[in-house]
Amino acid sequence: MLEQLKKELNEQQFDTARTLEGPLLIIAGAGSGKTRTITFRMAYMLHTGIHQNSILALTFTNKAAKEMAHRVKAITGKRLSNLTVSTFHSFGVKLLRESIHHLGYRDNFSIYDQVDQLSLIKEVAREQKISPDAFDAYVLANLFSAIKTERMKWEGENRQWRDFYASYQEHLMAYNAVDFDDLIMLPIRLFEEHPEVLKTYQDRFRYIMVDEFQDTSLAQYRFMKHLALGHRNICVVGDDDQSIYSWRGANYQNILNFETDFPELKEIKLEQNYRSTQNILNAANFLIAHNTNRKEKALWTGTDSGKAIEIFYPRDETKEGQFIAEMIRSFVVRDDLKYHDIGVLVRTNSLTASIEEAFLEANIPYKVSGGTSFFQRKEIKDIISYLRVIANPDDDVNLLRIINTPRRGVGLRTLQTIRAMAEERNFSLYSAISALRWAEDSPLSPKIRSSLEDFLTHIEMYRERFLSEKKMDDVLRSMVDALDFWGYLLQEHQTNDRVAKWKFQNILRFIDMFEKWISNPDNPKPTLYNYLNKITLINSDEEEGEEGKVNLMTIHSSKGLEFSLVFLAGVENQILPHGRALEENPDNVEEERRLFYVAITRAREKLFMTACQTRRMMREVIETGPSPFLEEIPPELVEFHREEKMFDPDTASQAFAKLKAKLG
DNA sequence: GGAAGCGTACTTTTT
DNA sequence: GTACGCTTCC
Repeated sequence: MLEQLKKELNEQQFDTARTLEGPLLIIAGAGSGKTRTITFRMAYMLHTGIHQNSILALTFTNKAAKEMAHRVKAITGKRLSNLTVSTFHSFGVKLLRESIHHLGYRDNFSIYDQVDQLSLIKEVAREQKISPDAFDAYVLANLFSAIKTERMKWEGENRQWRDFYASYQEHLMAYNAVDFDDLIMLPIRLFEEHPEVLKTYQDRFRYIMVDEFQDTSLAQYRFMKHLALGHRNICVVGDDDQSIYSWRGANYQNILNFETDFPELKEIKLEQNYRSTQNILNAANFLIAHNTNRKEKALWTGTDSGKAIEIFYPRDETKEGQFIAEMIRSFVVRDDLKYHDIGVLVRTNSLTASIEEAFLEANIPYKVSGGTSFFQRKEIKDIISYLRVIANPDDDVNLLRIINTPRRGVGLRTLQTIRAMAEERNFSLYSAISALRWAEDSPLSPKIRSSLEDFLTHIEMYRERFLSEKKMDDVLRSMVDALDFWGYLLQEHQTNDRVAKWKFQNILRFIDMFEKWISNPDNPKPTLYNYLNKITLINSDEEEGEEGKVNLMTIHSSKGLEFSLVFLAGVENQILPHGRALEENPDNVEEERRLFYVAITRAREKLFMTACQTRRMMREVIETGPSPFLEEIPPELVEFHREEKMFDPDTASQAFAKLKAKLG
């Protein structure tokens, strides 16, 4: 095995892969074969007889976790179903599923995503009689997150929300629910309050690896450190130039913390880039050199200079999409490039729309990652809410979602009655409804009572069935049938039954995915709870067999990936750097520059950038200029294609139309 | 009292 | 395009 490693890896990589004991800090530049190296390292661990059970690899995104697990399996040729490669959050769920009872929750807890969290905040406000105009749920959610993860303290203006936060937290507990931050913070609490529990996990995970270390938050670092202090076999891999999640609490100062906490560490730098041509690498290097706060690195490559980076200035986002589609067509036809080797990157999710349109028009197969996921679609979320209430009846947020979906005559008034009852007796809504069912002098009309009765019977019956029957997908099918979801969708979309059809198709697809998950032999415990936990943390529905498609995604989700040909669209002022980010704090310009850096370094051979002259955003057409970052790239590396057609008839007539519209 | 229909605002990036 | 709040309709 060592010979194989030596052959496959360069000296620093080899050193990394065979150093298994003690703390290890790997500073790895973009494209330096970081993932490859640590997958080989894992394979080597297994080879030396370390049990897969003892290895824990933590990544940042589900995509990266999946990719890494896949590669280790490919190298070793083993199934490795007990190897833990997961995101921090999924790992948190795993721990909590085993040990949350120490903290006073029950193990059928619900996980609230951002939408659920916002509903909860609104619900709490309603209860506390705070007017909806007096607060911004979105801002509060961010504040609560910062408080919970200890990025912020209660001080100044914030203090007025302190009680609100306490109430939010009590509600979560009462509903037996946790939010995303709890998935990190509760395990920490568990470790700190129950050293004996910590000990069992330290004994189990004797070799820990953290990828994309620069993106860990202080909380995640604490989480990881607790586990690592037992044996100190911890390897972290990071690149401060690729830190792009500070808005979420990521703190590359963690690299310094690591040096203090594990002073005996060994540090290895991977500086040879195997990915990009010299031209692309130079552009990236010149760009990132404008950042002041960074570890000096000199990325170099053995390959030749390659083709120039080309920049185009399409008139608007429609033209931009068409341009990219045309270029892709010609690369595929002329150079026999595969669709899946092409990446189209954008700063924000909303920029994908116009590009998608062009792809559809040009018949280019593509997949979008990021954005609203399949599981966030309304019709899917509704079904999931049923499953959640079945799994955890105290989950008020999900109960509220489905109590009148499909419509069963429960409106605002009825809900108020139920809420009052629940509050008075300190019940969950579900218990309150159960109680009202038998109440002698019910304040509810017989009609409503009977429909609530049906609802409860429905939930109870399906809970029985989900717990006892093996073929849970059939149970789900029968449930969707019993609810007459199809009838409901038809009724909701009377004017447009194609929408109803489409939504119902999605539900059927969801059931198929559920079935696939249940029958997957790699999945030792296919319970309803496990399924619900899993899908909450996943934001893509990517299946296998997605080969042969162009990858359209945000820069954030492109991290860790690479493509022969990359298009970076919307390289415009206010988009990259993003106006909102700078508004928040002008210092964010460095992180925006890192984003640009990440985008550039995804490309292996050829990079195109486009900057529109005007762009339709929300409702209006905005004049956008090219991104100021473009001036930081030495012009000799770039071919600019300025638009010379000042009197292009299309442009002129459009400008005229715009003027006319403006004048009314 | 509940449902349907209409108008208005979208919040950067992800777990 | 869609989610939410407000008004009007049944």
